[in-house]
Amino acid sequence: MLVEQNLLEELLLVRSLEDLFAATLRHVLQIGFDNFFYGAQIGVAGGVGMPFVFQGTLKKWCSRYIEKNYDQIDPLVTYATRRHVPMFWDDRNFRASSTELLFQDGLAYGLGCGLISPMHGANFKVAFVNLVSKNTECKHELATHQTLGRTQILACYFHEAFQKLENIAGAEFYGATALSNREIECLRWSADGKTSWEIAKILVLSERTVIFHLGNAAQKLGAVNRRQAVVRAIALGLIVP
Amino acid sequence: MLVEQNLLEELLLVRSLEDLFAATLRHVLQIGFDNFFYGAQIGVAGGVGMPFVFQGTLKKWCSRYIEKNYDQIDPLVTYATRRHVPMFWDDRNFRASSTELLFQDGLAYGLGCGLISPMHGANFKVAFVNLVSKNTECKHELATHQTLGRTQILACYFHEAFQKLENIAGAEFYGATALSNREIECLRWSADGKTSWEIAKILVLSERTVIFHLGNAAQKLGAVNRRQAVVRAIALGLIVP
DNA sequence: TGCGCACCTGTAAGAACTTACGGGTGGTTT
DNA sequence: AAACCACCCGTAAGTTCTTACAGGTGCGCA
Repeated sequence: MLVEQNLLEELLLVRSLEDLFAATLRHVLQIGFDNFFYGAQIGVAGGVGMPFVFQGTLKKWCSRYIEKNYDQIDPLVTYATRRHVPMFWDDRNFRASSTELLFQDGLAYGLGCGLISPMHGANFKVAFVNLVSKNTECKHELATHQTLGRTQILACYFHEAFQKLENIAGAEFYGATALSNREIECLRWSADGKTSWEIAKILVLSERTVIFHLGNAAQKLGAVNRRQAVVRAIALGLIVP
Repeated sequence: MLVEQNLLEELLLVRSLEDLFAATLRHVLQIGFDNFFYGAQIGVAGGVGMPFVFQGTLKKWCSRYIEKNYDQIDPLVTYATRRHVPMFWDDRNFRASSTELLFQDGLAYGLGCGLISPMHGANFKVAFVNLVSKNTECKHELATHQTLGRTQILACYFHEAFQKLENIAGAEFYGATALSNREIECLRWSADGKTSWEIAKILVLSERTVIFHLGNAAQKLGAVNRRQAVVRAIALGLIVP
């Protein structure tokens, strides 16, 4: 990195989640919010299997959020999946009858309004950093151009730092780290529509060996067949579509 | 959107690419750079087929960049694919012998140094907004915390606005818009590893009909088989892994 | 009314994939 | 030295997919 002094670089250097949250919280407080949360859903075939990640500086709310599966109805999650730009939110975003309770519940924990920054990435169905305030109305000074910029950049650094620490590359969930080079190589060509015979020619192997590798890969990924194995490898970021 | 006054919202309201580039350039100049470029590669199986998008405020450089296929060797493209945080760059990022010429070539067009903001999204292999300066050394006042934030937020809005205008959802490239509901529905289940017979049971159809729909989908997507069709549908964002 | 299209269904042969068994070398770790 | 693993290869039967042929209904639009 060629930037001389960037306060946020420190986020990429922390060695533990605790330090990361503590360091980020300092910035959040400076910006003018009270707490923040990070949510992430790794894309997996069928939409099930990979748990929704939800962590923040209010552990109790995180527990409750996960316990209640709020991610499935949270309008902020929906927003983050579709958009790339940050948004200030308050009770008006929870007008739908199905989400009113969610807001009331959050309010009891100190979530009155906030600023959400969506993040994206190849293997993320959705990710976001959500700065929250106890007040139910955003103070005017928060809703400035500069706040948006500072928050967005903070979100980027946090997202990257969190991934580094939690190796969220999706790895390990399906024993994915155990995939060998050959297996990934075969998956790549298979994703491109190549048959076992074709891959064998390309990699100068016997067709049997290709079938062997792809079979092992599917097993490691918990896939029922080659197609699902390829989809999961993509969802986990092991191969690039 | 609940933000009261956000100067960048205007970017989402422009009706043409010309207006978008003009409006964005005003911000870029304010920040302290001279020009900017937007690059995007939509993920497609095999990495071929979908052209690399490269547009900016220096048309001549864009033409040259595309003509020379610079995206395939550009270290900034590589950086953007892997990272989520912005980076200041200059000649030091082009030290490798294979990229020295690229830098020298760019310098002749006024690309001395810059600030690149990577962007990501489900169906994007990579995207970035690159602010450039004619100077070969970044002026000290540019490399500030505030510049980073302002640039990053600008990049977010530009990315979203560009997608809106160019409906980069990947649609249409493979005649994807022509995919019928049933075809997409079948693709979704197929991506989940389901066989034709299983999908038939799920959707209450005959197995033959499922095969028919998936065959049509593959043909429309230009895929050689079902596996590739599923991968392309994912890459184009037609289905979510 | 005719045309196009989404949607639905059938048969049959051959190609590709899956599963289940077997075998081997070479390198690293304990 | 033994254990483990990445990597390599084989046969055989059964399942699934692909291709190529065929046909039908119903809806919207010119």
